[in-house]
Amino acid sequence: MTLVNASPRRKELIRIAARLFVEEGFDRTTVRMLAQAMGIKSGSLFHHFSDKQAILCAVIETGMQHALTLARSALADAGCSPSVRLDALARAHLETLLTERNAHVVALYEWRRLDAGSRDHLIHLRDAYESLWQKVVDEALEAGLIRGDRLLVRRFVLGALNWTVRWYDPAGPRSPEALARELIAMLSGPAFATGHVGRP
Amino acid sequence: MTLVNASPRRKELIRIAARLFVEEGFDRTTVRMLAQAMGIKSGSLFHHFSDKQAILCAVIETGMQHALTLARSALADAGCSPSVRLDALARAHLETLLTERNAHVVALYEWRRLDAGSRDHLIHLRDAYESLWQKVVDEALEAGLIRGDRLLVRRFVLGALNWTVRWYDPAGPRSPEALARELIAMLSGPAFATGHVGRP
DNA sequence: GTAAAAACCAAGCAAGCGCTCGTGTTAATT
DNA sequence: AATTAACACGAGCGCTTGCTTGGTTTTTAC
Repeated sequence: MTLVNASPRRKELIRIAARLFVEEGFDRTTVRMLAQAMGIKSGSLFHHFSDKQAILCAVIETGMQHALTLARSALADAGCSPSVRLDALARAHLETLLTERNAHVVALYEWRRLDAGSRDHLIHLRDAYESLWQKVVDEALEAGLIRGDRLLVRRFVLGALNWTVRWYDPAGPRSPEALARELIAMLSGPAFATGHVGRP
Repeated sequence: MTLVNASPRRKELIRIAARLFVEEGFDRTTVRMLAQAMGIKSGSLFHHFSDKQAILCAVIETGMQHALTLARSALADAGCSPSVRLDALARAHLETLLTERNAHVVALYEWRRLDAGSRDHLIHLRDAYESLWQKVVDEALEAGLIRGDRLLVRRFVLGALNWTVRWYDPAGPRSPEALARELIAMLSGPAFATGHVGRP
């Protein structure tokens, strides 16, 4: 049900759909608009997706898989220092938020439009991602790097990071890496704070 | 254009609309659904609002006015200690997020569905609110209470707070006041952290 | 008590919606 | 060369949408 038909063509269609869903919102994006942007007629759309909801589900799944893959690989490369791991995870989060921006924005804003079935399926991916974060946050707490309630820290940090899609300008003066570093510096003791703020 | 016709009847209609917009989303909420929930027929709706968009605008404005009023009164009562002011503002933010939850959720998720005119109008309210925050954040930075880039601090903190609408359960063990205190404790030095976490 | 104003209703229009279906048209497999 | 599967098309069905209209009831103001 998940990765059936991951052809390049289908991936491209999902990318296009993600863009339109962001620009117009899911409900205002008609199957005719989707089809036109894909260079086909509306009827042909339903050879690739069973219905409109399935496109939404595919878009969101793309973003979540990307986030998971990136986070896992970042952690694998990060060694075992809690502060490095936390920094790496925040960087990975901002990176996927940026490179798969459309998919993540759709996940954020159109989650409620998913039917129950799709939601159940995607919720497992979200849980896996959040427990990845929880583990790293727990390590940082145990190391005395930050302080606070473990659940609360995770939620506040992920909230602050996710909110960046509403204001972050990739063309601005700040790289995603610097952004991640500054957020963690805010939470940590002065030991973590470096003067390094601008782009290299 | 703003506060014309702030009759109790109209206020009630706006409350009902806010609830439906949260439950179903703006686009999926039909004028017939709105009318039924209000106890009238769909045609009569357009004696109160010029069109569907105007209802959305009214809902969002309600929430923003509430937030502004609450924040201003909280600051007026807070004296001039930066830490008290920051705490008061965070508490006020969570309080309006809770008591006008529907309106704020709509503002969060359906902002993009506003037409250009409404958006221009509401953007001024948002700017006023954010500059209120910016001032208090600046005071806290100057007092050495927290550290980081002034714009970034404001955005991260407001992001973390706004994100609470996605997970906070008012029936849970944590009061909004405790939540605000814990967030600020995360950002501040140990001087600010108190052991006080649970409900009184 | 009456006139003006505000609120409401029943009916329906034009447009747009998601989706289906029967029929080509390729492109790969045998 | 024949078969099959994948992809695309055009037409359109059945339904819902936001909103209008002309006329009636209720409330308000003097």
